Amino acid sequence: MIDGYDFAEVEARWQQRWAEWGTYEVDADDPRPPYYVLCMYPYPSGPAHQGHVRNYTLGDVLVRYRTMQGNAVLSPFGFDSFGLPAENAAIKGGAHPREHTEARIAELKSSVQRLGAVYDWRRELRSHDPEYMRWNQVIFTRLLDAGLAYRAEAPVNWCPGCQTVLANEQVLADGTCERSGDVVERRQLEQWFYRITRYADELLDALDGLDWPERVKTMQRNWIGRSSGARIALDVVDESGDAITAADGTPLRIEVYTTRPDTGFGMTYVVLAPENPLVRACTTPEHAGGVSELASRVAGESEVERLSTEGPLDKRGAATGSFCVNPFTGAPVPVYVADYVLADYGTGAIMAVPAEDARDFEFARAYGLPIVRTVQPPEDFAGGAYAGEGRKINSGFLDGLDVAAAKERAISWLEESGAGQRSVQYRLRDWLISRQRYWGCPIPVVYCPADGIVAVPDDQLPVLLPDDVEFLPTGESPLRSHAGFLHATCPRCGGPATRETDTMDTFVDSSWYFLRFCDPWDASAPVDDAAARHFMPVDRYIGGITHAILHLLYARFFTRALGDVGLAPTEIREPFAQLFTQGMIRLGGRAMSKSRGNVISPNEYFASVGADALRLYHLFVGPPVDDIDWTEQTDEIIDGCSRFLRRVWHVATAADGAEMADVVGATPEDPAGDASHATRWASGSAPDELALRRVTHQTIARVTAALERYSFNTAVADCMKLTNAIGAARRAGVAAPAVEDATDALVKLLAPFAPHIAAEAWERRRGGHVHGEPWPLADPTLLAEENVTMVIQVDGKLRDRVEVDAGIGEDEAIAAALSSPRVLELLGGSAPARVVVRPPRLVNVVR
RNA sequence: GCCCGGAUGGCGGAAUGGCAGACGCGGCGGCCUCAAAAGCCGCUGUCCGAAAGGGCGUGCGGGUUCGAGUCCCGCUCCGGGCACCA
Repeated sequence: MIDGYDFAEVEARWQQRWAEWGTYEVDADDPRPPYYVLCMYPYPSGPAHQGHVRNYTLGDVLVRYRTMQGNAVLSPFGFDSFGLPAENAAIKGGAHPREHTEARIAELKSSVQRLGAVYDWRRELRSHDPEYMRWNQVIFTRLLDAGLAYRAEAPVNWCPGCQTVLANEQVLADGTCERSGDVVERRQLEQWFYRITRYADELLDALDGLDWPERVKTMQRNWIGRSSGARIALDVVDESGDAITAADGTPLRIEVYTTRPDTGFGMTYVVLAPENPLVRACTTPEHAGGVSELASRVAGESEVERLSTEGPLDKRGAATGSFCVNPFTGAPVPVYVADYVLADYGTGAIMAVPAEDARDFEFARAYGLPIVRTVQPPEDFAGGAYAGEGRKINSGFLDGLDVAAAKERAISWLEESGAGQRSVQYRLRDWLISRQRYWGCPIPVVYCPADGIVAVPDDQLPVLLPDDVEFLPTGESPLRSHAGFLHATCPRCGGPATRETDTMDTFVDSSWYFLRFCDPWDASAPVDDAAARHFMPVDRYIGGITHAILHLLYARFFTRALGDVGLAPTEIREPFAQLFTQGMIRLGGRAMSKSRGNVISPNEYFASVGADALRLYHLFVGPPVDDIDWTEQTDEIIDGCSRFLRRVWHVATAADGAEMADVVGATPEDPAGDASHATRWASGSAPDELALRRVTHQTIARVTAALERYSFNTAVADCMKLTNAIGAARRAGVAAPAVEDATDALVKLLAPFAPHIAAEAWERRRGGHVHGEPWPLADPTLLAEENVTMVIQVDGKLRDRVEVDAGIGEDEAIAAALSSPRVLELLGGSAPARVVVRPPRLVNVVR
């Protein structure tokens, strides 16, 4: 309760009304133009913390603003409800993951509703709902049919803490698990993949057209990592130069990938990754010991150890005893095995050019291999590998060319001679989606001794999770030890079969929920084409930058893949037209999060100052892209927001000027308030009716522009200024119509930010629902000032100001400046050397 | 190492190349009160000055310009991303 405004009662009442009235329920046949605002659906970790409050406040501002602008705004909400923490809770013996999750959902939903954020709750989705699982599984089977899902053995990331494999995207740069922080191991395992690499080019190229933060686009570009160069097939020979043949009798060849085919003349050795299958055939008996020793050591190393640049290089490679013919020079060069070459990039083998590659240079020095420069370094070059521009040398037919031209010439030569061809490579790997965990969507296939991998037919979907499983972290899915789940019948032959017991990565769930929101009732398909065409793409997608690669890349892939397999409109390629990444909230220097245990609950603020004041704090404290720190000062700022709302309430509910004096700025000696102070809000001009109208319409224009560019902090600041101006105008006795119009505008402008108090104030003032009112339009004739303060500078320094007509001409402005006593004094009788005039803002007199 | 961001009062932050510090927090003073709280009114970058006024001032050093927080060049520090990807 603040001064007659019972925020607890008012907020509860309006939240109930918005729900009952279905104000923010929108259908595809709504005649208003559609607009889709979406906050990334949350993992249900319990009651909301301030990070949630910030996220949903930002989204809610846009939902309410666009609605007042006349759009039918689709504003759905859901829960990313599968995932590890729930299962870990079950292992600890607390509760079944489903119960645990549903209790957390109830808590989070309740705090989101208490915030006054409005959603079309009819569309609520939860990843673990059987219907959602069904469609997730249908999508899997269609991707399987299309070759976009496949099972393969590959070197994969294994997290010992989570007891499951992970996608590349879930391993941090330091080689640890993004979830548990454990050091991730490499294992060679057969797993399920989604073929995201098929879309590598499109995912990369389409980034250019997206209205997304540049840093997110850059991160995705780096992640996809396209490079272009050539593949070259090298003949393998023994030390006397005779061809070595493979097991099948054909000549043995090593294929290498290089981005620098122009440096071919400098290739002085070749390196195979230890896991490259050609290692065995290339290794001579004398060298078998060294090679296998290296291979076994590398196999036992974690990714972190392997990527480490510490330690002596001579322990990290081994000669195989065989040679390759350099196709450029015709000379044999030795073949090595070394751990600095990765098996799963390019061809798993490289041509080493120590003069132009730093890693090759170090390795060559450690092993005493020759170094032949093929690019002339600049004169001041310090030595070592030179990867820069320059003229080709020691390179036969390439000599004299620059690097780019030589690269093209070399590729042409390779293609003509049949030794190689142009090639493009990506850093992006296919998305490993299987997880050896319980609390996820089962992968809907069975393994039949007769028919092999068989997808579960649609009429047997969804494959649901049995509830009676033992939660033991064994490294295998708990489903494997559930006989009823494991044993199945082959849908094709009817014989006994075993069910796949791995579940899908939870990022699969979040890769298409935004499409499902368009019509979550559709019982015939995961995505309703017409509804998706109507609402997609998401106009404003709001979330944290932590998802810059993972979720946002997967969702872009999924949207394309679903279109291409006929499960969504093919023309919808990009799911999120505009992305806004909000800053995180830090407490004690670290991101506020449940897992770190440093969360501040909004509940105490709901009780002490109300949802509106807390929302206002989050909007006002700084630009929404920036991180903010929760500090000792925070409570004081929140109190300041609460005080501001109280002033708004007084201004909006006071009946008339005389009565206003009781609430704002009145003293016994000065019952109308001190009018002289009112000059603050309209520099120099008297607080008259016209001035108040000008301030009102300037505020409308400024707040509207600010909303369009996410400058919510300045929008709130402008509302505060308008509130101060209305108070001052009342004290100065400005006529009621201008004051009432200004107050009406203020209440409407505040409606997206502080929806409850705005709704209550509007209902009392005008009746009806402020959020159903059209957004106020600024009157252009009132935006221009009549009189402005013109700045007079001498030599660029501010020396005087004069009030002038806004339409003042150049000559008049100069005359006004030159008649200023301050200017005359500084000129000391001499004429100015020059006068720069920018009416009506400024005159600069140059001496 | 490479690529992005950023640096403005005591604090959070404002400023299409044109009055630096909007708005708010904190602080100081005043009104109201027996008093306090709340509220309201004002002041609040810094130095010199009684004042008028002036000097200095947006991380550092240069430059462009009549004029630079803003543009350019070179640094420092902080934050983030990438980094045996051939």
